[in-house]
Amino acid sequence: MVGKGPGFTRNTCFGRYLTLVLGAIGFETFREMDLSKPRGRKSGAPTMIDVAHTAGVSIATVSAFINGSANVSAELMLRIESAIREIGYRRNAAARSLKTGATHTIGLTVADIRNPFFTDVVAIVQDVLNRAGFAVMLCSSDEDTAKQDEQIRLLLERMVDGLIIGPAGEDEVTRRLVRSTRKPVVLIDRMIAGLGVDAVVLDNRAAVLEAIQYLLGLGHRRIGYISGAAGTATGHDRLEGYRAALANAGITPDPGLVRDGRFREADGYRAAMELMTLPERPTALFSANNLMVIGAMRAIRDLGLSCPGDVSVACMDDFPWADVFSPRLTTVAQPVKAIGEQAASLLLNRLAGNAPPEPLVLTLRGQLIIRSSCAAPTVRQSA
Amino acid sequence: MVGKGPGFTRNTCFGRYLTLVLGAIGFETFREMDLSKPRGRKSGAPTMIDVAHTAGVSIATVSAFINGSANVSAELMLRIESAIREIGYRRNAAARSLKTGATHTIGLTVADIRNPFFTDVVAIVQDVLNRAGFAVMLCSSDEDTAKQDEQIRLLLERMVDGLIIGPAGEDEVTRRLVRSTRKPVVLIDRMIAGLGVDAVVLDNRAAVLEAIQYLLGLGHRRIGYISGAAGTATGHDRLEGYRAALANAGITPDPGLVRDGRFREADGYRAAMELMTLPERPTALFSANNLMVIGAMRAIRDLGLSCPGDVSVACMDDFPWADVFSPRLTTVAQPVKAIGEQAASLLLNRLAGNAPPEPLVLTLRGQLIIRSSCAAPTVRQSA
DNA sequence: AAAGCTAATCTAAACGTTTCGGCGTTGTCA
DNA sequence: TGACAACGCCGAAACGTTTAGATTAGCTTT
Repeated sequence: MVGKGPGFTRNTCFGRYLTLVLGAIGFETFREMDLSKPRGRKSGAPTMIDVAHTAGVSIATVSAFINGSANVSAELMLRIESAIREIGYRRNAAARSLKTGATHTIGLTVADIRNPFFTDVVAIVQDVLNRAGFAVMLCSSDEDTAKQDEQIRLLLERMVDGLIIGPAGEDEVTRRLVRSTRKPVVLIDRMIAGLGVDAVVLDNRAAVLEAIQYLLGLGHRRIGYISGAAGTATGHDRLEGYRAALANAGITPDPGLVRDGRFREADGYRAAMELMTLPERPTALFSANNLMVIGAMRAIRDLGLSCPGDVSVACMDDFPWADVFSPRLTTVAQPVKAIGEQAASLLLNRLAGNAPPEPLVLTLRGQLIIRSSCAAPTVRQSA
Repeated sequence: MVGKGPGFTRNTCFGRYLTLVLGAIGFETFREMDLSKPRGRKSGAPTMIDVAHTAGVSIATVSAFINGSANVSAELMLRIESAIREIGYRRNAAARSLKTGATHTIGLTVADIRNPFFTDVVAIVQDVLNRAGFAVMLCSSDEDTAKQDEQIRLLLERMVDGLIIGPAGEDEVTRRLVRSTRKPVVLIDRMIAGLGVDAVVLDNRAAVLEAIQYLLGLGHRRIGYISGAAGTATGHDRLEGYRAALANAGITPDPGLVRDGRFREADGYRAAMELMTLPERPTALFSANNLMVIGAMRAIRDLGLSCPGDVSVACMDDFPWADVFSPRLTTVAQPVKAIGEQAASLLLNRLAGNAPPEPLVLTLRGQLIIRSSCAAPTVRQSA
């Protein structure tokens, strides 16, 4: 007899069966069980029952084989495997989830899927999670809190095992939704206080502070700020960084130099338009994210202004093309890879149960990347 | 008596119940049923059974109310609704799917989630599908066919009701996977022949042909071409367009001017590097997608060349920032909105059963957007 | 007043898995 | 040689819904 021992390392991931090559095995016993069950119950997909019938074993054995949860003899493994192949069986995840209570699916909502920052994070989260055997359900709330809440509801109803949320914002519904679920939740990018869940965020205040200090160092005194959605921690913290930098330099912040761009390109355009048509316009512009800076650049172009000649520009969030087109934008890069990986493993750890009871909040540092979109302010002739 | 009539339009979407205000209704009958079932079966979430007990009705009635599938009296509606609210019930989608055979979830795989083109399509597909009550499971195959196949398997096992695939490529596994499922499938961006499924694609040949003609019109004769993955229909058709344009102009294509950039930035960089260091270098470069053009621009910059001064550049796929940074790229824009909407409704139609038996293939037109990254070739002094 | 209809509610049988307990067979050890 | 454990396999009971069919009760119709 061959290989009766326990030396079979089998991938627990269903779909890749060990292909046993055991030499001659009696195929005469194959298929001699009653196949009376007509295989046409509901015109549906083949089930484990069909596999069991075809292979002439019990359902329990098929299940044991597929999950590697118990020892199955080499002969039966072979029979079951070819039965599966023959009838094209695929496991029904709904039934499995119903029984086990786990879906091996995690929900992911981000504020805006079109934002390269989120796209990068999504790609990484998806990769890590896929590798761990989880599927990802993605939703983009398009910076709309109501939509976001609806999506969280949708995901929770779909019985996701966990949730990663890059919130558009927070309202009472969001908070209740998150608090009422027992599923692990990880917040990314934007903190929501008092939820008692894990989070991985940027030190937004420090990031913007450093960027504004750089601008101040170049000699700018009137720095326009295009802020992010006011209702978010991220928007708030970044604005704080801006104010703190000015305060450190002994400059009283001019409230007129701050406009809300709601993290979106169109609103960023509007904000920049307003700022750059001020009687005494700013010599530099800082955008609290990458989408708004596109709007800002468009506004600058539409006004016939040049960057950095007429106005210096910098922003939060780097993008792949920032250093190949001009002006080569000065940005604060977020550690997207780390954010995605940390968020995924935080969740995976909670799921595995090896995480401390108290919530973990990871605060990462941004990195100022100086390119050529900022210069010393030019002296204005008038006013 | 109030409102006994059938005038109640109820949203079939679970989660938003009609809040009935019917005046005084006897609450004395409320909760008088036996609540002996201890509500602690498995420490799990509350079930329909719990709701039924709390409201003092049968499970069938709860189900009827939630799904709006049968008439339920106003009084019971009220009782059930507050029971749901009270115990925080949320429907178990796994059980529901097991019974109905539908998950109201669709799977979406794209070749590269970091590509703004796919991002846009994803955003739109997701929006349309969410609106129709479907969740979206997203996977990015990162231009890796094996990964893509694994993901399709994952999605199919998760019992998605349908699949939208933006293929990284095609191999035998892909074809077998798609052919073996009975779920509706819609292909986007890249066609796979002989699958008999719906698809929405661009007229890639025509799109590139037009762009190359534009370049030829400017006087270019040596046009470098950075091609997409050779194994894809899209890559093939675009290259065809390039060749056809040259042929039409009576130019024999120089095979040395075509390099594979595999639709990725890094490979695009390499391809452009090779092309621009040729003894007799091209006066224009066309990139078969948007990611590779970033690599190409980086190569041009690294070589100390200028665009469009030393070399004209154009590419497939537009992006939001293409007209605010310089050089303002000349691109062929794809109708992303239409692609996403058509793909989603094709799928929705199949699911609803009102689609013709034969597969539908929608071919959309691209639009050449002329900006400032192309100019007439400058005469080279040497050779 | 009997019969028939409709509306409202309930009972119970699936759906396709997982998993616990049980039961022969072998093999081991005293 | 008998007791006992280990192994390999199976039967059957969940998991939480949906839904067809049964059962009322209240009306209308003849």
